[in-house]
Amino acid sequence: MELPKVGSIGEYIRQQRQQAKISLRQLAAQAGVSNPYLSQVERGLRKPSAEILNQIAKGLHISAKVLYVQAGLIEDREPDSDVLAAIRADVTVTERQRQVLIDIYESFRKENRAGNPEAQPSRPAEPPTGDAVLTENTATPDSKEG
Amino acid sequence: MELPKVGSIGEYIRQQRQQAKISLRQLAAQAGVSNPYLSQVERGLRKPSAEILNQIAKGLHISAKVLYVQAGLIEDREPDSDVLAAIRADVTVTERQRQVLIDIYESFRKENRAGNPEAQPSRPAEPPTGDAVLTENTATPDSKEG
DNA sequence: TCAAAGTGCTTGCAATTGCAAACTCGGCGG
DNA sequence: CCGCCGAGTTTGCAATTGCAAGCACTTTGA
Repeated sequence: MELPKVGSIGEYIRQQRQQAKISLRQLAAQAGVSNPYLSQVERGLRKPSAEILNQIAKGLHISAKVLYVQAGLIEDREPDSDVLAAIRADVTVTERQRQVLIDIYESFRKENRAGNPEAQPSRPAEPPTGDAVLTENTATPDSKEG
Repeated sequence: MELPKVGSIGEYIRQQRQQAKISLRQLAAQAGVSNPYLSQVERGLRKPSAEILNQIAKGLHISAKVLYVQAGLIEDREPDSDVLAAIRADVTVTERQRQVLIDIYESFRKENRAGNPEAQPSRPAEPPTGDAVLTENTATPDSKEG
């Protein structure tokens, strides 16, 4: 999925609507907002609140967060700092388990920094795959949310 | 961190401010919003936009997302998906290391799910410990969110 | 004690948001 | 041709948001 520059929330909404092949009035009805207002939002004449974005997202059947990112309300998370933050925020594991995970993660990273970065214990095909997966995640805003 | 019920964004902001031991005017200055307005927000007389929440979060040195969650703008993501997604996306560890982390993480969670709800929050050594800490998690409102 | 400083709140106002009524345009069928 | 319908836009308005000036009360320091 292509992500246009943050700030063009109206363009993005129109783009998504057109991809979904529905009219402005249909989306407005599905989103529960007035169609004139939606028209204005799409053309950048009005700046919708987060709640309206939420409604529009529902009408488009997409995640509201995508629209928040587009509107600049939240940031697209950096994948690499996510592991530590995610572990720390995870409440389905215990504090000690979190620490264990963090320790292991950190030692892995230290290992990789000290050792050959090229030394991949796994199959030679792995690194490219890893990269590809990263690209995938980059393209999926949802997976970035923390 | 205690999370009061979603909807009481004003209470939450006041709570965070008081925990930080700063006056309403100080926070307002740090956040770049007017202090009367902040006062009204705290008392629930006004409903701040996402941008104002962003500014307030900066003033409080907390994540804006926390405030969005409190304000009901976004949902609290399942922590488990964050950790898994983060690990998968992490390029600073090898594929094998990623799998190890995921396996450990999953076994921890399985442990915690299957564990006794009985309170035994003590020794940090073995799976029984995990059970004990599950009780801890149960007592944490965070685990109920999302 | 008193004055100054700090704290949080009240009030009025300009700008913005979201809506409803109405409008214009294009396509289609009688 | 005309009328109808669906599409998107224009316009005016009420409600809301965020601010600045000012107020009332409390705390602090001489």
